[in-house]
Amino acid sequence: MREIKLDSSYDPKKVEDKWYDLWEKEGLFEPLNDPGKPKFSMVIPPPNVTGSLHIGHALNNTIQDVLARYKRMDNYDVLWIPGTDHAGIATQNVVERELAKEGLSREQLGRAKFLEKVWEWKAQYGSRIINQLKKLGASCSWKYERFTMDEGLSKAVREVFCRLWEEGLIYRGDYIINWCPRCNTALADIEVEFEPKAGKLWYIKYPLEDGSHFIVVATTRPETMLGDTAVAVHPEDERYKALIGKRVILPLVNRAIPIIGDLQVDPQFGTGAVKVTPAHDFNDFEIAKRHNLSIIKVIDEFGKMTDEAGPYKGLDRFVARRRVVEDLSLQDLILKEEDYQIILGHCYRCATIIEPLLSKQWFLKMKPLAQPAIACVDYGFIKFYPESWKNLYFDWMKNLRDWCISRQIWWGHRIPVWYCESCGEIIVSREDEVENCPRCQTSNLRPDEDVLDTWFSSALWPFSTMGWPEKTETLKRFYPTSVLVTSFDIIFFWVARMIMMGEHFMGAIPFEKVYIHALVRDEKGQKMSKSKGNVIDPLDMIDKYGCDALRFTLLALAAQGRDIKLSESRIEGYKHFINKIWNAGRFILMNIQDLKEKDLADINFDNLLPFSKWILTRLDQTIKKVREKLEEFEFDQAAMSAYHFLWDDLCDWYLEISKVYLKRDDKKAETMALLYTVFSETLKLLHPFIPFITQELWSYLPFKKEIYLLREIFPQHKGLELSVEEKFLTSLVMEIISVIRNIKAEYNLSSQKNIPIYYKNKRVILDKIKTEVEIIKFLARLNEIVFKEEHKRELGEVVAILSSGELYFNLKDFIDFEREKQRLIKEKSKIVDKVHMIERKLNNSQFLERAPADIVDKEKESYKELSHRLRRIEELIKGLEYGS
RNA sequence: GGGCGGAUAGCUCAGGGGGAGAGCAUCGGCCUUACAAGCCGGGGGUCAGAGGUUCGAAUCCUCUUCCGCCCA
Repeated sequence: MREIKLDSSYDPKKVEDKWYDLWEKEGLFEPLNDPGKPKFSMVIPPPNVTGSLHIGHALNNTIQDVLARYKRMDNYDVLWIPGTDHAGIATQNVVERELAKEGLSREQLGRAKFLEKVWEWKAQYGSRIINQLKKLGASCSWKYERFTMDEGLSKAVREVFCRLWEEGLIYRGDYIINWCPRCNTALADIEVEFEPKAGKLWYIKYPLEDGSHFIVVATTRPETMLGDTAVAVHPEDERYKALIGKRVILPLVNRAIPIIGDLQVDPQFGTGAVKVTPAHDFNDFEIAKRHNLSIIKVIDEFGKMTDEAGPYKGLDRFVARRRVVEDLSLQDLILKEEDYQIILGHCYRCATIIEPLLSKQWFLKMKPLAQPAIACVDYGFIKFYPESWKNLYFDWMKNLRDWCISRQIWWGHRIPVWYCESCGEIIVSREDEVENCPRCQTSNLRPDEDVLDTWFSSALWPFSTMGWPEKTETLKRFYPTSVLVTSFDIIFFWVARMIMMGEHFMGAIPFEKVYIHALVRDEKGQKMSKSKGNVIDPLDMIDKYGCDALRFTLLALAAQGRDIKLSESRIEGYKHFINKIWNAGRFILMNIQDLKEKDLADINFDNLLPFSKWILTRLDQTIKKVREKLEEFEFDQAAMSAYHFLWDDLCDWYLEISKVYLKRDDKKAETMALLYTVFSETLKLLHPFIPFITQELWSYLPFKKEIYLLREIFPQHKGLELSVEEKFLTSLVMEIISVIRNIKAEYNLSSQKNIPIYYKNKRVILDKIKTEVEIIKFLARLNEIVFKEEHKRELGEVVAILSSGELYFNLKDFIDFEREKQRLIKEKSKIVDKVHMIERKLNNSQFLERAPADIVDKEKESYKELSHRLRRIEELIKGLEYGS
């Protein structure tokens, strides 16, 4: 006999770190590279190297971990590549803020010193998020861990840049781009976040050159007028048609600029005439290109006015705006000023108002890359889950502008370009350093100062992490990856770009499936943010409730296509579930101490006790459902179906029933074997969701072949079914128990075990269920229940009509006739409603004709049963009235 | 302005043509030797509104209202 001693409640703190260390040491998370097994691979969405784990990461990685563990147990060779991202702007900002505390700026330090500081920072904090992922139980293949600025990945970045250049897909040029005056860098279009703000619309009078009158333009940004090079109107606008070709004198600067006609002008906006500032507005830049206008830059990279702004030179752009308005007013050139809602672009990293700016930048042509990337989703080679996200993907892919990939920051992959100061040659090279100009041979070279957009390297992640451009075994075996798990807010930033780069450089999709999960919000549905103070820190939650409770909560709430509103009380609720598992395990372990290994082999489904068979079929159905739901990425349903099996079927019914079975000497061994089997299978089934508690309980199980649950085989669905008779028997017994509990509760007799109770039915049925009478007595808390073929109802007896047979409760010592009458009347009215509804259907000839036969039969069947029940209840009520 | 999603019990949400569900909360009763983080039982909903399709609509279609999000 084995002695088992477990605490009466589960303590995650004693368990989690211990097992994680062992798992990792044992190398359980590393791929086997066994060609005999099918492969399953994923790459982690790399978190910011200096970041810390937030609840979104927790959800994202819990989901990946469920998949990784499930697939490993299901005989797949699994590679889950972890890693971190250097997050150029974000990381640089953090380090700059730290330096500022010491009164230092990066310019003061210089580029080399500054980068040293960032690497120091990375060394200090880079392992934090990795350790936090381990706390979460993430079973990443740590030997494959990568960082976007690793040597290998940097090489991949350079290779990609050079090839794209050679293919003519990368170019450099003067274009208008989004500029963050605080980060001092260009941003890509999607790195700008738009938000409406209260502003003003100024109507400014521009005098015509001939002095005859004014043309009035409306603008929200008067300071940019200093850089105006035209006034534009719609060519068909009757108000202005005649003015096209004439010139106006730009106030304050006294420059003559043309009035042009352009279809892009909206005649409904303002006065229908707009100023054109090509250097500081995207639309105006397009207009200028069409009309060959000159371009005058009046705002510089720091948001200050340039030399071109004359007297306003050196002023901040917002100060200049006030000054310009004041000066125009003095000259009586402001016609009016209106309140107006402007939509302002903000830097997605620091929220500073973006300045559209003319600038020399590097761009990647998108159209040629986008086409194959659209096609592979269109043809279904890549599938989105939920599918509707592919529409968003298509929308974006079909309206792509070229991608501005250069950033004027220091932390990142340097653009591999040198400029020859002697002959002007542009040298793009895979080498670390270039000494001489290949054209003029001088060594007068100047390297490009810029770095690449962080997302440029992220786009290569699925293959750069596997060793590309080398032709590695990893690539050969594990590319393309099986699934990408991410959230919708980076479909543009990351998912789309990985598809483009994967198609272009690997000639193959980077992943077969994209599972887009929800965004985690707070309980009021707001995005969590530090400034709002509504963040739920996953590490606090793990500390408080245990990792498994947090994971299970996230999974249970992870319904597709919906945001998750998370509150701490939900986590607390699922902690109870974790504890329930613990106690189920405790009960089972305590009760199988005498189990012998050979009894396990003796289990034969056909010969088992009815409820043992029943629990095996329930388990079997649950296995089927969990597998199906995992394959469809419906984690909430997979988790909930396991939850209900464990709590409702196993704990509430079978464990209680087993207490009866275990008392039968001839059935004890069989029942112990059953408890063992059901519980060990349940642990396997639950392991991917809640790895720690399942592993801990597993460790106490005797006879196991594997110490580590992760090495076990994930349960297989066998298609077990009860016969019609067994189904009838088990559900009748359960119904009898429920009805007895119900009546007892209703008369406040729950603790009363000596109520005379009779069950009346046909002999054949009584014979069938009499073997289960001990179960009924134990679960309904009765000392005795009498089975009868005939029963003449006595005064003071309460009757319940079951789906088969009737139950009589002799309550004459407890009964309250009025109360019993009320109970029956209530029950009658419920049944009457149902009967009426079915009658309406069955009296409808259309229904009988057109509805499918099985539906009609079902309705007829329940009509029969319900009307029988109704007649009996009416009799009972009558009897009660007579009796009283 | 365009697009997507949502409105179901007090709260949070599943479901998705054929008897309105779960968890939490609430109420009543139980310390039944796995678990009071538990057990047993109860109450509670014109499935946002209007119209349509159908024998039958919470479910499909149209419109309306309100709420999110994305894009311009």
